[in-house]
Amino acid sequence: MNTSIYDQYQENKRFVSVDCVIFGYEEEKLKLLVFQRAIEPSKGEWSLLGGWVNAGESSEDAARRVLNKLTGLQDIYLEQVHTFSDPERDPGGSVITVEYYALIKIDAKASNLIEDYGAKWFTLDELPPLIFDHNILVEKALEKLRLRSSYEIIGRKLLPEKFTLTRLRNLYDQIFQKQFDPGNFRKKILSLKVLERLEEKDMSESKKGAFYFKFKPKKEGEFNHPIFKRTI
Amino acid sequence: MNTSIYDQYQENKRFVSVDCVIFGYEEEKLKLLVFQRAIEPSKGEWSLLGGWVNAGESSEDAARRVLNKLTGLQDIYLEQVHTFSDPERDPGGSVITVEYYALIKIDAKASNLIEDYGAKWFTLDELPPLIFDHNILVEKALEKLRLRSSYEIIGRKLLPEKFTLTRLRNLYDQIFQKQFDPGNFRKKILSLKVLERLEEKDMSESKKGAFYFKFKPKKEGEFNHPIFKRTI
DNA sequence: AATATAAAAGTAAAAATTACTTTTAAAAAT
DNA sequence: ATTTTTAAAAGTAATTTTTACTTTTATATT
Repeated sequence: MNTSIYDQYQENKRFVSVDCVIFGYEEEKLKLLVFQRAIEPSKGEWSLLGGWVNAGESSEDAARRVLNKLTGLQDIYLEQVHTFSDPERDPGGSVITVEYYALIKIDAKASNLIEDYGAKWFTLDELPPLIFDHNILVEKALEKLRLRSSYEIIGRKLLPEKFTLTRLRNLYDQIFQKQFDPGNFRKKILSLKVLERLEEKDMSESKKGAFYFKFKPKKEGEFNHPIFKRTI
Repeated sequence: MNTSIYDQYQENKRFVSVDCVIFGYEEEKLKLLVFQRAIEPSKGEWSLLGGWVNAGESSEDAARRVLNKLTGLQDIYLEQVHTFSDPERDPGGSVITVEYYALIKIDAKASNLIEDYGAKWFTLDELPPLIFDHNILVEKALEKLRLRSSYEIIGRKLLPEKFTLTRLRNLYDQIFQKQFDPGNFRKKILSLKVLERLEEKDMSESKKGAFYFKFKPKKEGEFNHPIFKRTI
């Protein structure tokens, strides 16, 4: 146990957890990984992936630890979403939770691990009721993902190495729950110059075939171009 | 002390605090209120307004409590910014802090209370080094304030009841640290239809005089118009 | 060789942004 | 009483971006 000169305030100590909203993209659908909760209360009900923030650990460390244990993956894209601290939010006790969303590539290797945990991928419209305030957390994560997707071309962590523009557009359709115009989407994305066209084509979706693209390497410290435009 | 079925995880309990970045606007300058820290470590150094999150309290409750104690004000605009949890961030012990920014109207009444606390308003460019990671917290709060200001006309909580467009523009100049074009700013703001022009003019700044404006009442659940425009 | 398909390119109108110039209202100076 | 001065307010035109489309293209299939 680490000592602290704040120990006189001991009664202010709180349980602190992390909760992760895990997004994946598979079969043209944005999906969300949820779990059957392992401890009481609400044991067995659907829940986000959570865990305690251990002593000597930051909340982001904790999120990476639980995600790594689940998926075996090392370099997971994480973004902090919000902190929920209503003392009544968890009927089991007063727990502050720091929320993150994670973007992961759904692959067979990770899938095996995931199954061991009784986890399941759901599309947004199939998502079941979750414990506590977790459905609200999902909404918040979606908002944040949309904001992020509006500032840079998201997909590095959701799409395979090479992908077609149609597939990227479908991902955006899924994230924003709307249909982007194919021509305008293409024009916009290519104008940002963050993708590189490969010589190879994907012939599975059309007779003409669609060129594969990949992300150009992200330069150190460089943000992708904003796609939002400030108008003031 | 409230009981919890999580008590077996007692060793996971952490100190949780809030820190508030307090923005005010006075004499055509965006200012920031900082404090001389009252407890060790770093007692006497400049610091954000902070406090413990008490048992039975949410972090937002805690932020409102410390802000109310400081200013006497009740309805302070608060937005959660980020949670910092590096166990090394506070040399006095492992403390997770939930950061908020607050917008307050600088008035004489509040100023008296504020002085009792050894607090001082600084402009952005005069801001002294702060303890721990607090300068980083200020940067984060500014980013969030800029984002917010890009989505709605901020100022309800920073400007007096009636104000000129020149004054609003100056506030935006301060927030974004750039000079907005007077004509284009006026055109843009008025097109959003969130302001109402009063009959009265402010004659102190020009011979022609500038009309006062006030915010139209914010309809329940209604956001102000986005000023950012999504371009994808 | 013709057909079918989605990909890719192209187009033109509308809207928004930007960088300016001109006009205006009223106080102050002449 | 007229002119001057000032920032406010209105106006303008070029440019850029967005939007809603249409046309052309490359290639597998018929």
